[in-house]
Amino acid sequence: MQKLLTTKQVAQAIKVSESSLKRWCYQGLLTAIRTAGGHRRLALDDVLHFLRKSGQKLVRPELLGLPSNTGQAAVVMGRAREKVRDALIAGDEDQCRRIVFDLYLAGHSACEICDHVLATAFHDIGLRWECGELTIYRERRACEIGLKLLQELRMAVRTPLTDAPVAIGGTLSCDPYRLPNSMIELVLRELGWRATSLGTSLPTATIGEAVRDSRPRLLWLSVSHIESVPTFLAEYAHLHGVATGTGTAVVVGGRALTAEIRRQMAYSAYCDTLRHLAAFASSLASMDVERNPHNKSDGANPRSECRPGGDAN
Amino acid sequence: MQKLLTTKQVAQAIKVSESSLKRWCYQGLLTAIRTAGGHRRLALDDVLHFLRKSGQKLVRPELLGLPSNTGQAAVVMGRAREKVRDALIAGDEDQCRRIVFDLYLAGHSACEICDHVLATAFHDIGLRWECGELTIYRERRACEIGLKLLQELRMAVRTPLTDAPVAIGGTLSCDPYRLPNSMIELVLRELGWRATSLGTSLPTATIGEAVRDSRPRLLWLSVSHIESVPTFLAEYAHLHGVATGTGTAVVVGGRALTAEIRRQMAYSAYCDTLRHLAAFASSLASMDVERNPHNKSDGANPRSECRPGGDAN
DNA sequence: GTAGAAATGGACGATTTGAACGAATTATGT
DNA sequence: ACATAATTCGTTCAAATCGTCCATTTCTAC
Repeated sequence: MQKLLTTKQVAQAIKVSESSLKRWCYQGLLTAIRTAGGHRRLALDDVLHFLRKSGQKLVRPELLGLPSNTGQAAVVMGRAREKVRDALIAGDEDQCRRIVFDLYLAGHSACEICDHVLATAFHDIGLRWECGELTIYRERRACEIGLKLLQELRMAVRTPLTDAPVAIGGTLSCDPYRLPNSMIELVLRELGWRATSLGTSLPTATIGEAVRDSRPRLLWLSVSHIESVPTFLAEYAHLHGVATGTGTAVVVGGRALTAEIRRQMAYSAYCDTLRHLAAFASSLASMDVERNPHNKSDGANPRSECRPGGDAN
Repeated sequence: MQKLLTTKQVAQAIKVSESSLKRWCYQGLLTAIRTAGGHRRLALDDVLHFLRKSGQKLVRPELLGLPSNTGQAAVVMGRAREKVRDALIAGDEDQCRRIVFDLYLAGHSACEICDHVLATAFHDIGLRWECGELTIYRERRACEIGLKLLQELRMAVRTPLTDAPVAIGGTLSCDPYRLPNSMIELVLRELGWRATSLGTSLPTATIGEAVRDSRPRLLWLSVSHIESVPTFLAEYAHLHGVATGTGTAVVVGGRALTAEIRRQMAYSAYCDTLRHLAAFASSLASMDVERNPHNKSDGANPRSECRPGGDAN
């Protein structure tokens, strides 16, 4: 059973354009068979032989190597979710990275990717883990990979300006869940905030210190686990008092915050999804701009191709 | 993710002419692969490797997708340690990154950087934290930054080959210290291993499962904290049995492993520093090569500019 | 200081590449 | 089976890169 690949798959795997591949096929450098309708199909053997002959590097071997995965481009969110989930379980970091970055480069925001792909994938993984369908190390390894991906995405979004609003946050004591926390930091940075995660399992007192020290515009608390509800509520209330005292908006979220618990809390916003968080953060920032309208140069990338030293000629 | 660059991109990034780059490729100073049509493609890893060897300055790192501000000023190790420590305490992520990447591009290995700069910096931070000189959130924030830096370094070292030996590892239950673990993964990858961290606070049983599933050549255990010594010893003994049963070398290290505890443990190696770990891993790999001497093409530079296909006509 | 060697940067025509386009084919869901 | 979305086809064209040659700069040794 010879495995057949499309030009797109191979093009992505060796990082050249489809045009080049078509040309190489036409020139006979790479043998291709045709479907009845004239579409090219490349046999894996032929591709590998061609690569060896031409000395090219297989940039993403996972695209050609995985037997179970057809490797279609993942510009569609729906399929991406299951693919990422399965790759996470299998510990295939490269495959995960490929899908996620395909989505990002296809124009989806980090916020969307987190909400619709990563969060749901990890939700699935969590369920299977609870049912005992998944060995622990697979779940842990998946988390490690997820954190790496979030970190790489964080490097991909543009670095915030020095006059951008500041946000800090983390998780409270006995809550070691890092993934939601990293997602929040990523999404806020994508929106242009200078977001800094303080980490996980933080005593509430030290968060208060951080708020007093750095006077952020926004404080987020990701709450995935609560040890003792009364203690949590008491400590949270104190922290909330500190924050409002310094003009800091407090955003909370996380699956541990049931409606019952939320009823006893005061906050600036509660967010179910990262999209909600993004919306709130945006409105907060725009309010501030209206109140204090100085430079709001978005300046995404206006013609960064200028020759560096003007006087070099 | 094996990033490929064109000669123009690299030329602009290090501010030399394309002609020079082409010449360096021809001379074998810089490894380049070719497209089927003969255009050069440079792997980011190789470019960084070349920069370190040749002492070139990276003028515009953002063109290579690297964090900006890197490669500007070479710093001496001695001062770097205190600078990094202070920047970590201040939460100045960019400053930390600049120093660390400067060191890396100046030719220092990730292993050295971890041992002499990061580890000592965090040692200092730990001491101050225990004395109460440091608020908790600063210590936590420093850890977050450290993890991010290690992750970025991990992306900068050359990607391991698919036939490289496999290493896995992590920390055991009740040991949440991620930094040493990430350092180990980084150093092993720098040595060419396919190292994968399974995460922290892992039950010993699931590590055993992972060993059985992926049959690594090396298993590392970073032990920064032990809850109950007898439990630890019992569980470790079992895990060590599993590992030796599958031909897996076990490397242990960490400040919680006192001489007294070590006396009651069996292991392939105990490492005080990452340099020790690197030395052991290297000897392990070279032993395997001797025993099974197939392709060991280091291929440093002997005329790697060969035109690809000999028999393509 | 000067001559020679070595390295650099720029310029040239020829070739390769990647992106675009409408039309046709394939995949997917009901 | 059919409708619709997604992919691939063949083609064209501007931009990028190739190899090569040469003028200029930098280095080295006398």
